[in-house]
Amino acid sequence: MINLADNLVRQIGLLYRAMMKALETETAPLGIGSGRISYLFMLYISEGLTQQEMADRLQADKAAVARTLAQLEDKGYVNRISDPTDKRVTRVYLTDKSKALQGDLENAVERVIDRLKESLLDGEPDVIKQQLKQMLESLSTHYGSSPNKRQGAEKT
Amino acid sequence: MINLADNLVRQIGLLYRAMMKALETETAPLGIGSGRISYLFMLYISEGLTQQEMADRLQADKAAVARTLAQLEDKGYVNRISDPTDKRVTRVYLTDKSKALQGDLENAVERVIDRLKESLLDGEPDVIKQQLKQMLESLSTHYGSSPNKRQGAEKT
DNA sequence: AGGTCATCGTTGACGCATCAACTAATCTTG
DNA sequence: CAAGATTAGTTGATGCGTCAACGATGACCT
Repeated sequence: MINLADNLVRQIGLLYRAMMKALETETAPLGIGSGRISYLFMLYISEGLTQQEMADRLQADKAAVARTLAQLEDKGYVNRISDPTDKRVTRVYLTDKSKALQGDLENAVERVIDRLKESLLDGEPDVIKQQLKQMLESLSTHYGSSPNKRQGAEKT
Repeated sequence: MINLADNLVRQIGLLYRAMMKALETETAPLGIGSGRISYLFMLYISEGLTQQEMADRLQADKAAVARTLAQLEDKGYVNRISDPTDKRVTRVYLTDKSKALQGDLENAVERVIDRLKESLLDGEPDVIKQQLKQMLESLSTHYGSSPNKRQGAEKT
């Protein structure tokens, strides 16, 4: 019998929501919603990704990616340019505005990460990160990761 | 400088979404949305809670609680009865339908928890739960937990 | 070349969560 | 008791995420 009030599922849910709120608080002055941060982070790593690539890497629905990027474009944080060699794909680029924000954004996220880590012992954060990754792996294996994603690719 | 692609914040976000999806999959046959499970669990522990008490314990917004319970009532999973001694409060009770579901629901959640744990070593799950709780604590301390919640209560 | 199939992005419908503003009931206090 | 503060619950607007259906484009293949 599981513990109804205090189990892993509940802990993860609570932590997620608290974390999103913390991110929201930290990034509010920057005018970037907490959900959009990861999109910019992705682009800071490799500009010019297609929306599909971004969806894959974020493990997000391509619909969410399309909508989020449309908003970011509206607000001047990214440019979306149709790839000339394949008109189906749209490539996404940073703007001066979003480039200028990188440092502040990283600091904001780092503050949240510091809060997450502060109650832990030295070394634990890395272990936790690893364990979270393993748990994610187990879930992905059993439930499939994403409909968009051709991860496994099966044979044939 | 933080790791843009692979940091705690991202790991937690990914795990949360994968977990919700897993819950959704496991509970789909039961006709209960993954977000509503925790409401029923709360009631399995103590029936007759007020909505405010549920919001406190779930650390959820009371608006979300109100809406979710309204849906659950619509579908016959709970009864909401106005407290005769204080007409402001609504007390929430299980129905035969939801009582009959308890076992199945617990099994469904337990399957997800088992998946989460399966890649971990013996003993690690408890440690992780504890660490998640600590991280949640740190965030709550720094960012406040909930507007509805009078947790700290300050002095005075 | 032409038909079929796959891929990319968009849109609509929806689930779940938050905040802010509101109503109704109760409590406090002069 | 009456005025004002507090508490419980509801509602509306919004953010973020999912899935399903669709149009446009490109790849494949005979």
